[in-house]
Amino acid sequence: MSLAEAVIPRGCVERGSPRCGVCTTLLPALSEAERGALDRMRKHLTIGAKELVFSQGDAASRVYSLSVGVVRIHKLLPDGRRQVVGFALPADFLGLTVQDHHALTAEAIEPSALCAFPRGPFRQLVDGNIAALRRMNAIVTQELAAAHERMMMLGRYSADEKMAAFLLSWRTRQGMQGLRNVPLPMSRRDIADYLGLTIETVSRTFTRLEKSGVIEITPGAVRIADENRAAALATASLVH
Amino acid sequence: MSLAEAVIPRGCVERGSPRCGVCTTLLPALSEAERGALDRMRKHLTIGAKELVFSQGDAASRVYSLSVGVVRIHKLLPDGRRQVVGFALPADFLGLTVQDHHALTAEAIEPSALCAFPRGPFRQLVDGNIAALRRMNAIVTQELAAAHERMMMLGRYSADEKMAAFLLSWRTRQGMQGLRNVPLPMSRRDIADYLGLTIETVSRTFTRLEKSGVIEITPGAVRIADENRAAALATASLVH
DNA sequence: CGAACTGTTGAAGTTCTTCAACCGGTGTGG
DNA sequence: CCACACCGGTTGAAGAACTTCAACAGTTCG
Repeated sequence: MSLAEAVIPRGCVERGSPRCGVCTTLLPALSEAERGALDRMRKHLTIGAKELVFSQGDAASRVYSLSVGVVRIHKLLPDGRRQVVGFALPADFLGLTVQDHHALTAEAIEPSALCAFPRGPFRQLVDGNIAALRRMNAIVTQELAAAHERMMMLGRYSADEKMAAFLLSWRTRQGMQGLRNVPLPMSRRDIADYLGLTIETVSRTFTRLEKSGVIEITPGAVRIADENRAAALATASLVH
Repeated sequence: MSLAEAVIPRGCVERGSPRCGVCTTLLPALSEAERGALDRMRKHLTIGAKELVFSQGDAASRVYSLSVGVVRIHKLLPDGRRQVVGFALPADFLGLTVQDHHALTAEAIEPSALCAFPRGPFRQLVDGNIAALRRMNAIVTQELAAAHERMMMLGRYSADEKMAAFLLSWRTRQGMQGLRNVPLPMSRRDIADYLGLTIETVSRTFTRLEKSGVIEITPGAVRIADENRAAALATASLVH
């Protein structure tokens, strides 16, 4: 199945992929005229694994909406240390910022498809539509709450807890709550940089969790063998 | 000087404290009628150090705007582990959430003064005013970018780097960029829980930095003795 | 004055990292 | 075609950074 065939020819705004962020989030808020405007400014993009959407320091000239694939969002330090800030999934926005330059790098970890909107007109359209603005507000506010959760994870969780919390939250984010098998398209390095660990610690923790019967490791995925113990490790999810 | 005298009698909305978040952020966007409405729904609060504004799990019935003082925002785990998510300063909003319960606890570090707005009417007012909504959007988006910076700090910085970055960013946030003396109203525990360290490590790192001539420790404050070395430690600030 | 609290310091311990080797899969060029 | 390099992942051993446990000093406060 070709990626282009699956998604690109269909207009995201008119009839398109139901998972594009603009469709699910913004379209219901827009008038016919606005949809048309959005449609005309939209460009479809397909990129392969390891290709960049935008890079830390780039002029933030476009806003993106992921329709297919998984995109890693990360920050880099001059000495090469990396912090993965998140993994974008279909329906997520990328490149939203008030700065005129990106503070983050976005790189596809799978072949992906995106809609790209020129920043100025996009902002203008959203800024002019109060319903769209409210939706964007809710999205960013929720992302901020998730970021707070991540701070707890990075600052106070042990390696075991980080890994368990990552697995469960990643599964949830993909809408696979009940399912045992959790596909992991990202590399060990990506997971390590997401959790503030090294690849070796990620690998060791995986095998330790496997030996203790919590998970089963398969190439490209992990099976949650013991839901209860996995959930118990991911402490924070139990709080509220 | 009494706190009440300094702030409370003056209407925040009408002529009030220039540092209240509602004033600096929202008022310019509002009509006379809206200012009046905001004024009528507003309640002034003064609280002492260690008093709570709201608590993790509380119904999110109000939105706050800090006018005086410093408020610690943190998350708690059932076993007592804590992650400080940030320190609110005058002009900051507190309690903004899309959830109906707070996921964070807000506790005053100093005697503080706040404006409290009932959540429903406040949301309604902001949601109905496109200029206000745009401002809120920009604020939350910027906070999200700061959260990303914090993730890097928590996940990839050493203790030295964390401390240096904290000192410099805290100074900047207070608008004291040039000044050598950085007041630290928060406890060592607060700093530790902000940086994902223990109080002992915070203390040891402070004394190590002092012995190496980077800072001078005074009760309730730290003097930046060597700007260059302090900045060099706070690596990430140099990136972009 | 003593209790409680905050902050500092020392010594020992743990967790995670670093360095290094190795394994299997993939791709490439002689 | 096969040798070889390369890449992602795993594992072991040694080391470092940070934590834990413990003691103590200085303040504040009843």
